[in-house]
Amino acid sequence: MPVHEKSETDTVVLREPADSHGIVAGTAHPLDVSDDTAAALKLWVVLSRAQVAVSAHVADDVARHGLTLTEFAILEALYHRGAMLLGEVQRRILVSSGGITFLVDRLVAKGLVERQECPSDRRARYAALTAEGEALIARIFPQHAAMIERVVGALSPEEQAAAASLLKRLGHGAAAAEFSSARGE
Amino acid sequence: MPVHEKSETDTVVLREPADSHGIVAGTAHPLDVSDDTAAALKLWVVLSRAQVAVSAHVADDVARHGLTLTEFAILEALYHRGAMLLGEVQRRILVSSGGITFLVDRLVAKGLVERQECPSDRRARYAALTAEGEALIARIFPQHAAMIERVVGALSPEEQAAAASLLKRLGHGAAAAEFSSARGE
DNA sequence: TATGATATTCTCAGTACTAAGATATATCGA
DNA sequence: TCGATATATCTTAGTACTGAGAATATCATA
Repeated sequence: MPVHEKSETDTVVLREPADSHGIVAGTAHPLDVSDDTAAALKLWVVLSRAQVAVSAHVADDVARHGLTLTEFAILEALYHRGAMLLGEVQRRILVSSGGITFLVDRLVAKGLVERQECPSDRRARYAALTAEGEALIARIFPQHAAMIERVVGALSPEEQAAAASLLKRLGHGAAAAEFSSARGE
Repeated sequence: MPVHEKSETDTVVLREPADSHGIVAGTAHPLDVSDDTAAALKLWVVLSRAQVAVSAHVADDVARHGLTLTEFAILEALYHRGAMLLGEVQRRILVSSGGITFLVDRLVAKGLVERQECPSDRRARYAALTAEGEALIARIFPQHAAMIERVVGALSPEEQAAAASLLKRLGHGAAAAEFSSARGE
């Protein structure tokens, strides 16, 4: 692929197909931004749509076992890594501190997880799978993985690896970026 | 990059760095799946993390103007495409039918959007920007686009385009895939 | 014109969180 | 030792939705 010659002043007008309903109020304000800005906006849109489309399948799959996406994420993390402090689980699955308390409470009520004291820090608690929780995740994980493989199958494994590599850098970059609200923009 | 020679029976064991807390319950069940399955799982994880990281910035940005992410998405769609039927907006921003009613109600209450009758179908309503809504979105869109460009800046514009292309196919494939719960798996 | 199937929006109850603050514990410097 | 600050979890109130179903209108076909 030839290297794309950039120009700071290039602009592009993105248009979408006309309203098939026949009653078009008109494309009021066509997107009139630089190529680079258009690429960034496009990436944000397709990133969100892809995530929603895939997560709909994952949520549907785990719901068949009476679990939400985040509950399953906790069980999977504990299964593959062993017992973890609540704060570690929280950072790993990206929920608020109140959220992790609520979620672990729910998993405890279901008999899948238990809290354990931390000997070196009395503020902290471990979350650990119960025998029942471990049996459940061991039973459903293989078909769960197969489902994800099927759902992302529009890309070849090599393309999946390439996409993952780009997304990893994208995610790390975004996580490290300063928030607009902290920059007085 | 050389082409990766695949083998159906290859397996990989993914390990993460040991618990820095010093109290490791042990990596209970290392991920022991085929290369292809590992690639799919990895893609799902980094896709979710990247989406969360970017959307945190976008939500933070629009919150400074008193808007949620979905409210902003509606305003932006109406600004760039003109008035749309509620169902069109719903499909575009991917919320439930109850959600779009609720969201448009809220935007109407804020004075940014108004409902208009559809002359050819008396069941349907248009959502259209008010003058105030149009002024707001025209004012904040440029800096919003600049923020997104900054947040996804870990990838070059060419990489952004490559990622967008892969994600578009991924999203379409996932949206077209049959749900597990409909397949009796 | 009936009739059934479909489409569009809306209502309402419920769910899965988030945000801010409270409590208890730990750490560190003076 | 004491105070200040930081950390880990939990509590509570609120928010942004989803999902199921109702009400209404349209369309296709006999």
